Amino acid sequence: MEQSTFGEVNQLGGVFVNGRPLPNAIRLRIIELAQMGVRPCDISRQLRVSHGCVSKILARYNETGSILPGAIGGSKPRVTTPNVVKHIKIYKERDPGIFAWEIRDKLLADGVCDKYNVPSVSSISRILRNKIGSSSSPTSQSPTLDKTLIAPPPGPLYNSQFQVYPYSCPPPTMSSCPPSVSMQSMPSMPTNFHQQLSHPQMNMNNKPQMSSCVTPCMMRAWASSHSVNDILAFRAPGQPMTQSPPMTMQCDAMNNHHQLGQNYNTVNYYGMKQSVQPMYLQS
DNA sequence: ATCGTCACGGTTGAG
DNA sequence: GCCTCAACCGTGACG
Repeated sequence: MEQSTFGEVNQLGGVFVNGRPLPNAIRLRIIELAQMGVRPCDISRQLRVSHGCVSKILARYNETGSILPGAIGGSKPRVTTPNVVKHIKIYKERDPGIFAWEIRDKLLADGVCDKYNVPSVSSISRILRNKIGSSSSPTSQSPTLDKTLIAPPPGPLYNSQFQVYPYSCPPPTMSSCPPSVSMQSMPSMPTNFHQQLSHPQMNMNNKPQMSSCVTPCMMRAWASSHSVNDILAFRAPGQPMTQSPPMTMQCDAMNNHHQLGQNYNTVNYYGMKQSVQPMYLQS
């Protein structure tokens, strides 16, 4: 408990909290140093972060442009919302012999779902079996009619689970994003992000909608708007700044706001007193 | 000496 | 309020 609160010390003498991401300040510093041409092994020693971690963070940055850790915890957003179930039910009633993959196509065609949140064929089959099939009398279920349960796999469509939650995928169009999603609002990002991330679940009783600018992809591979350059300049244009705050202050702000409902929002990431500075500040 | 990878023990949060 | 589960984390070791 105490150990976890105050962190552990790794082989290099750096402090870390097992299971928790490094502070954004250190993550940012890793990227900075790498961009300055410092070798990963030197970054590892300088920041007292394991080289595996440095390697991982750099690799992620190269791949996604994001320095932020992925979304920890939680469940995948539900795709089988009441609205989707309702539509499946309608399709099934209209055509009792409809295949699950046909239902899937119709959900897409009718705009009930998009390619990111359309249920898989197996999910549709399960819905038909559990939620719709159970509502009718057991004897009324004719195996010959219920071809949804015996439909052959329609090829690539069966990959839908991976289409829904790819680790990396083409970035969503940001054109329709409200400015609140931009880095200019980084200090308040968690609120916005959690609203964005929970959007599908929060609208379960309404038409399921995935934000046009925050897709499931972004839940895994964070938006590229968290790039170093953006973070370095996340101050709103025109916002008066008497003196540019030190990088670490900006990052502390990000740390303190990074994830909602966590215990280190008033003290720093490790629950250390604010006087305790990250390693790299000492040298 | 360096770096990519992975098992491990841990945390987190939606359902 | 507790539990489960699947996501994530950084470390440390290996090759």
